[in-house]
Amino acid sequence: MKVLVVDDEQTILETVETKLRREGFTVFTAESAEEGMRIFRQAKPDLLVLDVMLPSRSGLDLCKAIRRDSKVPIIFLTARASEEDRIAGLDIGADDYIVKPFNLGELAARVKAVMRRSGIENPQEVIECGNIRIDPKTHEATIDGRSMNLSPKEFALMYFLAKHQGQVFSRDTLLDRVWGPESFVSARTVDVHIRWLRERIESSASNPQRLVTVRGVGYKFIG
Amino acid sequence: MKVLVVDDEQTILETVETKLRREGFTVFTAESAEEGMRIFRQAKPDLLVLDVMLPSRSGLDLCKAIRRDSKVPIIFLTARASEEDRIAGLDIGADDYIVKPFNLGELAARVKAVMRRSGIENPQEVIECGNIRIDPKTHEATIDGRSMNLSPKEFALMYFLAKHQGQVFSRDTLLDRVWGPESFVSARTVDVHIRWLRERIESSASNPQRLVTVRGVGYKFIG
DNA sequence: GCAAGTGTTAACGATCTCTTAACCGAATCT
DNA sequence: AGATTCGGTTAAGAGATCGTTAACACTTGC
Repeated sequence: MKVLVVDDEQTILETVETKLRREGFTVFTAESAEEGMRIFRQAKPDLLVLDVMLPSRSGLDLCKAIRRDSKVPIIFLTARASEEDRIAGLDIGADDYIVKPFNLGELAARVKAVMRRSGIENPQEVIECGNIRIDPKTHEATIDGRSMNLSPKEFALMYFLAKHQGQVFSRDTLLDRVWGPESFVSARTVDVHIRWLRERIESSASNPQRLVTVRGVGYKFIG
Repeated sequence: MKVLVVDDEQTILETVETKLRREGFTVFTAESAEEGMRIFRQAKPDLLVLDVMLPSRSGLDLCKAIRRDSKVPIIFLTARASEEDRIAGLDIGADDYIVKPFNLGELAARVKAVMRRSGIENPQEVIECGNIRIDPKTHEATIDGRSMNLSPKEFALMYFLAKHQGQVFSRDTLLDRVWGPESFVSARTVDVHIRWLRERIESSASNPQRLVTVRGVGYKFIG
């Protein structure tokens, strides 16, 4: 889930970024409206956090510009608690409003709340391939109807591979997409998790049929 | 799903009515507290949208009067963002709060959110799963026919989990949807309430069968 | 005002999970 | 064949998460 934060104060930018990353979001930052617009187009974030007061072009302008193309949810930050700001923001189509200085936990909570309201939650599809079934809603992975009892990482990895069955992923790619772009983890860690997954879904450990190694490249799951 | 909107400004009344109708609600409108009370009794709406400032009798008074008879969810509209209003409203038993002028989409979203939180999607539905029965009308939860003697929060949490049985919810989501979006409570608070619920419905405390922990994610109830 | 009940938080320990490093064998390259 | 790279496996320690309890503030009803 990608969030773009636009604010001209570096310290705010950094603390917000850290907090949101810690909450599991992929965070992009920009220090001006122009930069924000550019990154918005490139990164296609799922939610925006905009400072109302920006040096050249105001956050409200940026909001207007973005609203022409997109219905992405927007949360405003403002130093003043003035009514005009609030009014202008909500009129333009902001989804929420936070007055600086704000509590970081509150910001994170609002980001999540807005996402939930806007119905952007992860599409939570059930994945079935052969005798394996993975339901992210109940967070249950079963093989032949029996629970696989996966740990969080195992579940995430299994879900990702099953969702893109057949496709090969390098260890680095898996780290990026399953562990998250923030994680600084040795690539060999993936091997260990693959091993644990094989223990659950492969009948013959020495000859994997479904979690297949592609030597020199990575791993893939065959449904 | 019926919504009653009470506001003395006709323009607001009309735009809100149009929007909510478009969203699939059956809308009733009133321009004064007295009229609102009358229509409330007749139409029995599932949710109220009340302006705080009304000519003769204030929206807060109307809210109080209605609260004596009913637990219908109420969303307040106010021109001022003052804290006192907010506090007064939430004290009386409002479910949410919107500052005028507001974004119509936001209003619709909040109406839906409040309905979801209040569990009104299927108004006052009795939930039964296995030997557990939860009746929100009488506010009674029984297991094997014996009352579980739940506190208010315990009841709300139990009801929510039972209503969405099988589905996993993070602590944050539970806080948002059971405690409400305005509450800033430590996530670990959920643990304690889960523990208390387990005391009532689990035979073996060390090995929960129904209120299951999904490590790294949250909790779910298995019916 | 007092007592009982309720909700929240902090702390600690127990448990589970993740990561790393090391070693070994298998595959690949020269 | 020998060297080298790559992947499999294991175990141990670090780290995160969860369960549980107790203390406290707060509310409610008597």
